[in-house]
Amino acid sequence: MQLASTGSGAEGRSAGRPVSRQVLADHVYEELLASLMDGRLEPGAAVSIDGTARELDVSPTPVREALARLEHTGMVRRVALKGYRVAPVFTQEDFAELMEARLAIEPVNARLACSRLTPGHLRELEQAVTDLKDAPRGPSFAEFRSYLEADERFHRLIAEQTGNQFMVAAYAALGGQIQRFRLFGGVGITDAEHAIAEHQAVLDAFASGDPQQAEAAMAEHVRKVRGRAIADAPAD
Amino acid sequence: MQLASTGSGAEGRSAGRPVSRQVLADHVYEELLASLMDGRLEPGAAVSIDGTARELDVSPTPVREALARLEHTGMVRRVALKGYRVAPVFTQEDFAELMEARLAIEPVNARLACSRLTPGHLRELEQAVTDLKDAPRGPSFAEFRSYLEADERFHRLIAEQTGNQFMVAAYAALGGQIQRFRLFGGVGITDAEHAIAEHQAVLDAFASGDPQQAEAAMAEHVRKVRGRAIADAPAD
DNA sequence: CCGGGCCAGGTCCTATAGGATCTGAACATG
DNA sequence: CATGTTCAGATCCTATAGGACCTGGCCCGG
Repeated sequence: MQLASTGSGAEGRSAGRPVSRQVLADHVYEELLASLMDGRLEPGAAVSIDGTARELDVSPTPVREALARLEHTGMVRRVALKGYRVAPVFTQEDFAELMEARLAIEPVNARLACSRLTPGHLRELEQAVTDLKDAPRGPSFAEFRSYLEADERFHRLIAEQTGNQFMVAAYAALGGQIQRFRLFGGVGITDAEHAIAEHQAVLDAFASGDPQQAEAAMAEHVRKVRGRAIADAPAD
Repeated sequence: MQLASTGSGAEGRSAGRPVSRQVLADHVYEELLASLMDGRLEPGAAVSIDGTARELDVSPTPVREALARLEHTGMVRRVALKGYRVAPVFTQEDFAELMEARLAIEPVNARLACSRLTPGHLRELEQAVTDLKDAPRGPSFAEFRSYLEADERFHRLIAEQTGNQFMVAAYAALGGQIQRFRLFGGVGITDAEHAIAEHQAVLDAFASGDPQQAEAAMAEHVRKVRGRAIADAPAD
């Protein structure tokens, strides 16, 4: 059938051969991840191996491999001989634990990233904050999707800019969960004005080049997000 | 061939049916993990899917799934269309990054775990420190294997005792790397006396029930491990 | 009316087949 | 001698087949 579908190597440096060919399992992984991030797959829904394979027009083998990788991100859970399910909705307790973890990791990331900041990094962060301000904030998901994307990008960029592979891994272990909470926790869009101001404060600290200040600004941001979410008190 | 029939395990199972059947991919995963932890697979060595399948007398499909899960632990790396390799040896830079990450995560774990400590938890930690003291510390790997196991267990228990699933995940993202470093970094056994004393100090802080002190003791331990390793200056 | 057996469809899991690709060595050529 | 070519084996990757298990609907006897 459509064996070596090729089609992916548009990114090659020069013509000829793409340096790294796309494998089907990678494509399936990205497709599933996008579905999860976009909220197309609801919490608790079953993710059938065979069904996903039919839907993407591939065999179950690459789907199985992609799901095995996804399980480690915490966005899907697997029960032996029963299959995979999208992780269930956050409880308030889950949320408190997640914020505790973010508070341990993200301020450190901010300090490390700030201490080795480059002009290029700073521009990327500025772009993220600009996108955050410009993003539409309507009631439907499609409307604030770009807002959530810019928010996630800001935090991820800081993690990557630490240059520390382990801090990136630690943040990645949380990143998917953060996104999941943003989608289903019921908050995240009502506090846009406050959140934007706090992001701006973090950015200012970066611009000033003071790692301690960056760490403090990030800690304050995470604490305030937690505070606002608790105040909103999602009915659960 | 030997489908779900008998023959394969050779483990005389008691009777009836196990409530949760073992899936082959899980068995392969554990087998590979043990090989990696024990150092039977050297850094940089290729881990062939077909070869592993032949060796364990299973088909390549479960091996592929197990390796996909292992990749996320950082202990093996995958290159599309080229296969899996055991992660290479730590450089001094890798080590510095790992210690930075541990310094961000483990003291927080100690504080959280101490603040909700139970007598049962304390006993488990005491047992780990006791095992650490009693473990043989010979030159060959087989001799200090139990030492490394007790060391890893101590830190992992603290992560689990936080009761915070995300801190456990963050630590797990580092745990395999810590183990890898202990095996191949050239240090970890020469500083046993110091390390044991520091573990004892952490344990004492837990016994006193002071989370701040526990956090400080853990931070000091990690810093000193880093300091001793740098002093040893592995030739690299 | 209601509960238990039976069957069909779906799913998971493993094995196997075969195409596509990489690797390394033998070999030819300037 | 150095360099490029060819080829065989190993390996990766995907598709497919089939056994085992679970689920839900249907039928039948009490």
